[in-house]
This record gives sequence, C-alpha cells and structure tokens, in this order.
Amino acid sequence: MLTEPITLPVRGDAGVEAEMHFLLTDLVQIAGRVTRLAHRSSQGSEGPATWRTLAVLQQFGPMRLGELAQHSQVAQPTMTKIVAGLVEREWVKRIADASDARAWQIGISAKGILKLTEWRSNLAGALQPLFADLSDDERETVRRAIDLIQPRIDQAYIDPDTFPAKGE
Amino acid sequence: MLTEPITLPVRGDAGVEAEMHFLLTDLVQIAGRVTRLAHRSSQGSEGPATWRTLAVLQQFGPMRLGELAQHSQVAQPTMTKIVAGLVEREWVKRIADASDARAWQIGISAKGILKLTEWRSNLAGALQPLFADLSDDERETVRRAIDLIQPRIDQAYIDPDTFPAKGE
DNA sequence: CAGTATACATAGCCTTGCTATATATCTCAA
DNA sequence: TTGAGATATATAGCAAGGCTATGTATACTG
Repeated sequence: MLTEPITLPVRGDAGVEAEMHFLLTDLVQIAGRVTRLAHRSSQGSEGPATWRTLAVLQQFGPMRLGELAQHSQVAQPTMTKIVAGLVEREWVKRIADASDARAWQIGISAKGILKLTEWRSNLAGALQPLFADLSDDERETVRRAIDLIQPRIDQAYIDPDTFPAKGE
Repeated sequence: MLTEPITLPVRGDAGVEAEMHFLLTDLVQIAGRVTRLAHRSSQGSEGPATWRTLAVLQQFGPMRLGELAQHSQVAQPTMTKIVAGLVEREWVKRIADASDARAWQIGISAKGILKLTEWRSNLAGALQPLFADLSDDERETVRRAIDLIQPRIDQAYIDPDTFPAKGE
C-alpha cells in the first residue's frame, strides 16, 4: 500500500471542492444503506445482482451476455452464473444469435417483468411509511436529485473507458 | 407464492401515490447502481459490508457486537465474521465489557478511521468526473435530497420494529 | 442455586463475486 | 481454403458475505 500524503477535506470547509467531496461520500454511504435495506426487507433468496440484471434487460432490451455483464458491472463469468439462475427460473430467455453461433441474446421474459415489478412494488410499499411525511416540495427535490444522478451513473456503466473498473 | 391481484401504478399516472411509488423504486435502483459502482471502482478485497460496519462505528461510537449487527442490518453471526476480519486487520478493537463478561464493546481504531477515510476519498475522486458538471444549484439539490433521505433510512436501521427484516 | 434468558461463537450451507483457463466459433490472410 | 489469432461464452476453483440452527458461557431471577 502506498502511503503518499493525501490532503483530506474536512467537513465545514468552504469551497466547492470540499462540498463535492462530502456530497459524493454521503451519496455512496446512503446508497449502500438503501441497497442493504432493500435487500433485507424483501424476502426471497434473490440477491441484488439478479434484480440489477433484470432491470438492465427491461430498460435496454435483449443483449448479449457479455454486453449484459458490462451494463451490470460484473465480470463475464459472474454474468454466466446469474443468467444460468435466471434461465432456470424462466425469468429470461436465451435467443440464439443467428449471426454468431458462439453468442446468445438474453431477453427478459414476461414472467421476469412481472417478478421485477412485484419486487419493486413490495419495496416501495415497505419504504413508503418512512417517506410518507415528505412534503410536495421535498418529494420534488428528491425526484430532481434522482434525475440528476441517474444519467451520470448510467454513463459510468455504459462507457467502461470513462470509468475504469478495479485498479487505476 | 401468493398471487393476489395487485394494482401497479403506471408511470405517467397522476397522483401523489404513484409519484411516491416511482420515486422509491427509482431510489432503490439508483442506490444499487451507485453501490455496485463504488465497490467496483475501489480496488482491494474489502466488500461493502466492511465499510458499512466501519461507518456505523465511526458515526455512533463503540457498541456491542449485537447492537452493531442491528445497526448494520445483518444477522449476528454475520457480524461475528465481519468483526473477526476487522480485528485481524486491526481496524477495530475489542474492549472487554466490565459489566458483562459475555459481551464486548467494538470500537473503530485510528487505523480503521484512516482506512475508511482513504476509501471514501478514493471513491469521491473516482466519481468526481461524472459530477463535475453539476451547477451550484444542482449540487445544492442533491445535497438537500441526501439530507432528506438520510435520517429516514437511519430510522429504519435504528428501529427494527418500524421496519421488519425478511418476511412480513 | 436451579432454571431460563442472553451474548457471542461455531457449523454448514448458499449466492455473488473474482481470476485463470478451456472450448467453440469466427475472421482474415497466405 | 486452411491455419492463426481473436472473440464469446463456459468451467473450475476460490473467497467474502449472507443466512439458519445450534453450542457455550455468563447473567439474572425465583
């Protein structure tokens, strides 16, 4: 481990740079807690990876296993395993790629869409009491923040170059 | 699996209820993607559980292993494993509980604080380019949203009753 | 002081993640 | 047209992080 001296922003610092620093660290922390809570509050043995994968397929449509791995930010062999589980549950279907016998198109099935939708609804129902007291303005603030964050995170998923995985 | 008919809100519906539904599902989805990205962009073998645990200890101070498990939303044996790893790395210390020979107080060490801080800084640095183009107003919106979400999620971690884990 | 409750540890299992490597297919140039 | 290298997915084998069930030691209480 390199032990180069680093300057760490201190909460309370003025300056856009420090604000951004704590904004991002707080964002990651709260995201981790939300994710953990979501997983914990949903019964069933499916992990976050399963739902992330289904969500990608619903949002972007069928794609190859390798592409799917990139869009889900997992290594290809990991995606092979996840897809194997999804195929077994019949939540996705493999479609032979006519132009390349090595490849498959992976597409979400009607059953998969249903399960994903159910899972989301259960989650929303579980979280709803915690957020029921938000005012219209506050709800609007959260909505705007999500709409700001979403495309920027998506960017990192889609362009592997702008966001190197593991190692610098 | 019960297959009771459920009414699913449809995006585009008017009404606070539907807005809240999609706000929460979008929140969970983006939180999952941020968490995954954060894990992937940080080298090193520590998983999210390690960092979540350290963050809890830094935020709330030393506590018993059982309390720590609740605050981290994991089962007690899981926390035993995580703490074992942290003790081995010397990122936390076990302090004998004078009033109860069965129990320990778990406290974050100076080394632990350093590692947590370093990890957060690396993350912030990795994510920064994606968010560098936010205007002051936009940054302020995200900050306000985080400050709205944080206490509500914390609530669920602290009150196990208001938020039942696994099963309904 | 016996019996129950409580705090943590252990055992054993599953999923998700990785790297390294194998296998099958495709592509292209000699 | 065939052999070399590139590419798409699968397999093997490992570790971490989850869980439930259960064990063990200590605390409390009638």
